[in-house]
Amino acid sequence: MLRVDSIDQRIISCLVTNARSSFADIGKDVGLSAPAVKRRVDKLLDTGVLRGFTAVVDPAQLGWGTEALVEVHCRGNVTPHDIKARLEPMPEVMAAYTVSGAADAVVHLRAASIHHLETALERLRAVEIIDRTVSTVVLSRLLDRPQAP
Amino acid sequence: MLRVDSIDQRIISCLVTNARSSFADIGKDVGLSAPAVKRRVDKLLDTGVLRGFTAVVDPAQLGWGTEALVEVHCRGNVTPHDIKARLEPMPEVMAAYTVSGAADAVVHLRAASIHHLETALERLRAVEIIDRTVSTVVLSRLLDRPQAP
DNA sequence: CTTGAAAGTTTGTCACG
DNA sequence: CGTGACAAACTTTCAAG
Repeated sequence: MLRVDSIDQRIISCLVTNARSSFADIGKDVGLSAPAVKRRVDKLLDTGVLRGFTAVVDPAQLGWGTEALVEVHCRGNVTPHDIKARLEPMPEVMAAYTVSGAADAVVHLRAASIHHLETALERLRAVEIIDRTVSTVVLSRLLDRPQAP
Repeated sequence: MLRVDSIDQRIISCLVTNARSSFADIGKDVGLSAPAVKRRVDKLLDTGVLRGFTAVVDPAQLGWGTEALVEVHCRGNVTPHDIKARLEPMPEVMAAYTVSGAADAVVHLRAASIHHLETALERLRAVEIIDRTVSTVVLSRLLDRPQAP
């Protein structure tokens, strides 16, 4: 396994807060020079601890304001890989998890409208391996943290 | 309301893919000069369409590999604002939504271990306004898209 | 109102100690 | 890991469409 020391964690913290901050600025925060910060960031990207950098957009303002959490129950024995393969082509699928309990998976859907959500659910239910779904529509988003400290 | 044209959408798409790409590179993709791209990005940040830029980290490699989706049932009538205020101080709460159906909210928890998850759940259940919780532990993460196109 | 070009400044990046 | 040097990018200003 690889080592991520406290300086790396502080660098990650800086980049999570603002992915476009300069290496020099990060260096000021963590007490390192800009090249040293860059070397660490490059290594974190290489090792996969950092997967990349992304922009945070307001989904509502782009017209993707409707969300749902959907329990998926499959028929027979299906592998997580099967489920993943079926969900991959659907752009409305934001995230999917295999879970404990009765359901085989939980799918996080995001759509442009209730109508769009409905069609996405129909497409989801049309997948052969899926037996039935239990949908929970998100009414409001109370909290949405970028990620852990 | 504000207008986000197709060029803005392509700029956003570029920044979602890589938040650290240069304005010049984005400009090559969308057919604009670097200053023009910067002006648009600044406006998108101002208007709130773009909320900011963040690093995507692999939670497992930082030792936050245990997740759960928790249905929260409250006692009596509580406002979404109340729930939010109680969840805000908990670092394990990644996201929280008010939802349709029997539950008052769904909370996305992330912890360093099953034990950590257990203590986080205990703290969650200790909140006065919360009556009971129904936990679903995430076994594996099938899909995790940064966001919508 | 938005764009592109040019200016000066800042930042990224590499070699070396 | 830090320093210094060079290249690349950012940011402002200004004139044109």
